[in-house]
Amino acid sequence: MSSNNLLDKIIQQSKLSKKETAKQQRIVETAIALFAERGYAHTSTSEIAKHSGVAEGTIFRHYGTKENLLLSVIVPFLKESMPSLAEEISEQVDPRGFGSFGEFVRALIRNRFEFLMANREIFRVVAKEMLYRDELRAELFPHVGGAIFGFLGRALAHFKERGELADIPPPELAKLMLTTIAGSFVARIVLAPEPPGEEAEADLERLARFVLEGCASGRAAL
Amino acid sequence: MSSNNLLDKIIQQSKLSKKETAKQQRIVETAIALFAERGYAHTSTSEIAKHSGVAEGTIFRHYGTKENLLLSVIVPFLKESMPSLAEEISEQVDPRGFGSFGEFVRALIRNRFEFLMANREIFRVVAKEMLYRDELRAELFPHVGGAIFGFLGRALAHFKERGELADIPPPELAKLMLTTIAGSFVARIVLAPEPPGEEAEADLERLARFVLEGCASGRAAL
Amino acid sequence: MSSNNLLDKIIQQSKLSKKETAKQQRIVETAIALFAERGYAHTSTSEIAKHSGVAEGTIFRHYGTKENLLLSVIVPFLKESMPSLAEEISEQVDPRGFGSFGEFVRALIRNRFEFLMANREIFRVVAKEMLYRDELRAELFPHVGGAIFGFLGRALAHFKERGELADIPPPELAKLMLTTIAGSFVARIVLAPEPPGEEAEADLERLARFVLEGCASGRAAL
Amino acid sequence: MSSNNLLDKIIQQSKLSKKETAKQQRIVETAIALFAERGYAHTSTSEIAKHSGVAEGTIFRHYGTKENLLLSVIVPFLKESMPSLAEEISEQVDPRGFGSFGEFVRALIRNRFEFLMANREIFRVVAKEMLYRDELRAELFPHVGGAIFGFLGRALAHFKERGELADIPPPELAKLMLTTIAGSFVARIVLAPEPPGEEAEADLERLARFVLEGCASGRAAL
DNA sequence: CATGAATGAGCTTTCATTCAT
DNA sequence: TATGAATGAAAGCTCATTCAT
Repeated sequence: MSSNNLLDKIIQQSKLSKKETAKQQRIVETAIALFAERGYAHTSTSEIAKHSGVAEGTIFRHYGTKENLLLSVIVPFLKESMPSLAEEISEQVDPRGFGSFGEFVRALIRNRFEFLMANREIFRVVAKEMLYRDELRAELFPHVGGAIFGFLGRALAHFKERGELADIPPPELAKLMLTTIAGSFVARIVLAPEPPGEEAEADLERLARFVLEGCASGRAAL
Repeated sequence: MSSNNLLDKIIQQSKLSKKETAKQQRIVETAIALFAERGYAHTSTSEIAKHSGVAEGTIFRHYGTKENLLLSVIVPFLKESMPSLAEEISEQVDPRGFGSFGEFVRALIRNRFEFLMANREIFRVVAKEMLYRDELRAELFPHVGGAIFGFLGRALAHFKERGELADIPPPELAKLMLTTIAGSFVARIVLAPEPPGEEAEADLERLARFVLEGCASGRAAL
Repeated sequence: MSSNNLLDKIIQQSKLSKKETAKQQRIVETAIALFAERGYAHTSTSEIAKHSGVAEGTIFRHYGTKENLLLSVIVPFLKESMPSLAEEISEQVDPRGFGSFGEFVRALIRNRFEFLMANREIFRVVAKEMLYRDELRAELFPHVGGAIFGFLGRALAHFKERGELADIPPPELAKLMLTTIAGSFVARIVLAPEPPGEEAEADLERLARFVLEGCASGRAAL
Repeated sequence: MSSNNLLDKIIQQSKLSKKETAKQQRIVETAIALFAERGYAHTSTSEIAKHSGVAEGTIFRHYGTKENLLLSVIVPFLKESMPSLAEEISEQVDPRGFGSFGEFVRALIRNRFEFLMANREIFRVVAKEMLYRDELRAELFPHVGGAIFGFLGRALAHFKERGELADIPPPELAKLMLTTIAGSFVARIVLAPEPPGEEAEADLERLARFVLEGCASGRAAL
């Protein structure tokens, strides 16, 4: 049904390797750390082997290819990052309808920020490789982006009916929201990796306010 | 005063190579095209040599290192992208004070978009490598970011005095503006490289409106 | 008496592994098929393991080395291919003296062709490896070749007494016969592996006639 | 016109590398010697590099692939071994029509034997790899074999008209001749590589006689 | 100045073999 | 006895860089 080669590989991949050896875990953890630090291209498999106290052959016994190891890092992250979103948000806000648009945006931002901070090393890897490797982007973007877009689109439609949003086509609004929020997260987590500071709270609130105003109805275009 | 190794190298670099021969131009142009297409790491110097009709040795005679060739691509772009900004914007808007905040933001967005579209291949290279190579980011960010930040900070202070802005510390507001605008540009030019479509106009206007609303005073935080 | 390392190993090998378990049989059968198809060097032990439904360790438990597994394929073939020859031929022809030389040659050719066709996969393996691996050839050739040569020499001496053969030293004649017959078989079974066609009969008859004429007395050297 | 991938590659290959460096010559010579001695699969590129006093990278700069190096060894040999045949034979025998069949066969055998002895190392490589590597055989066989077959077929037709040959279809006769002659050469040069002995003369004469009788008319099939 | 042959360190990957379970 | 995860040496190959011409 899907002609997506890479995604198929990824899914099979994550199905097959259900039982993770202790060594496999160490390999993946090390790979995440090194990929995040130096990037995929500048990390050699021999370094990964050395740092995880494993023979180089072991890596290839389990992952076959260096590329495949990268996917084994990225895929679970993406799998977890997408479908859980809608449910979690719904639970955290009003299950019957997200409450107000403000509540929704704040919950969305906070939820994703926490998720990305909890997985910030993988996020760094994904962000860098997504930008760098055209095939990865070309094949994963539609799926990941599509899911997020779909979720956000439905939510915006809901709030627009209530008259809380500016008169902008919801897809365009979704795009603006996403680039703003994602831009903020990338700037904070990938570009300027700082220890999880305390100002995060205030920053997130400012970001939320900025997004809300940008989406809000009730003011003519200036 | 500055212990910045890379920047010194860059500056020397651009001083030394004042007289660009025809061959050097071809080398740099080819490098830009190939780096943009496949990324720095996946482009070999022999490919650059072949595509520009030059012997491989010639590249190293002029640039010494592959890394240095990358800098010779990036540096003029950055040099041109920064200082010109303030002047151009000032000229395009009201030289005495940018006119209204709306005018300013619209001019800023349009001016930078045109600049980046005109140099979109280099922009792709810079964006990718900026994210990928930590040293590059660590060393260039303060300078480039600082300049932009300074300019934007002064402008925001100006408009805040006039009461056109929300009650947010200007640096924070600058950050939000920049991530939003940059996020949009990266999404459009780097992530989803399309032929310069006609909808650009409308998109830019929506982006401007979104930013303006986000910055605007006159509404309580929701 | 014999300083032949390899042959000793082979003999021990075939003595020790008298009792072949079902798994061992599957291993050897798979090895034959894969060696014949891709050659020894291009067949990995893990492939053999996978195709025979056995763990890789099991192969090494039984055969110790990949090389040894090859011998376990080759040796029984050679053991069966040699001593049986004289008896079978004798039985199939006139037990008292092979009948006429023509009968003898035809029986010889037919008997060996059937034997090789029945074991054609192993024959492919042996032919390829015999040519490819110098030690194998150097050590096995004298023994195998010697046996065949001895048998054929005796037969030729017998027919020469009867005056049926040209005036050529029997060893030289044996060599010519063997290279011609073996050349034909290798061409047909190894070089151009076709499904056992019906023209085999006619081909064999032509081969026999060619050999017979070449050996025949009664005509001056042209 | 020809869908033969490998042969195309080969031909381009030998055209491109017209100018052979001194180092290239040493590489090819070493490769021939080592391939002949141990076989292609058991010879590593690092060994070739070491033995020819060259860096390993140099091999790949010139030949790209180990496989390609093999072709660079085989191709000139095949190119020289085929087309020259007809002319040389014609010259060595009676230019108006090969003289008698006996003259023709003796000239053919002697000419090819000398050619193969002069190139005996390459012949060993070709023989081994031809047997071992199915793709090589599948792609080269039709072309090489076809040329030889064509030449021999025409010659046989010529002599058959004169009534010098047995009543066997010329293609079948050609096959028998070729397997017999080739079998002899392989046995002598590849299987039992001896220093060029003096008995060669007598052996060749016996081989010629054997072939002649096998082809001769004038005797009923026995 | 320009060339391009040569270099060699380093890369990813393969695979026969070992050994704790 | 059978397993299969782990090993590590060695393979083929890439590529930035050097240097004699």
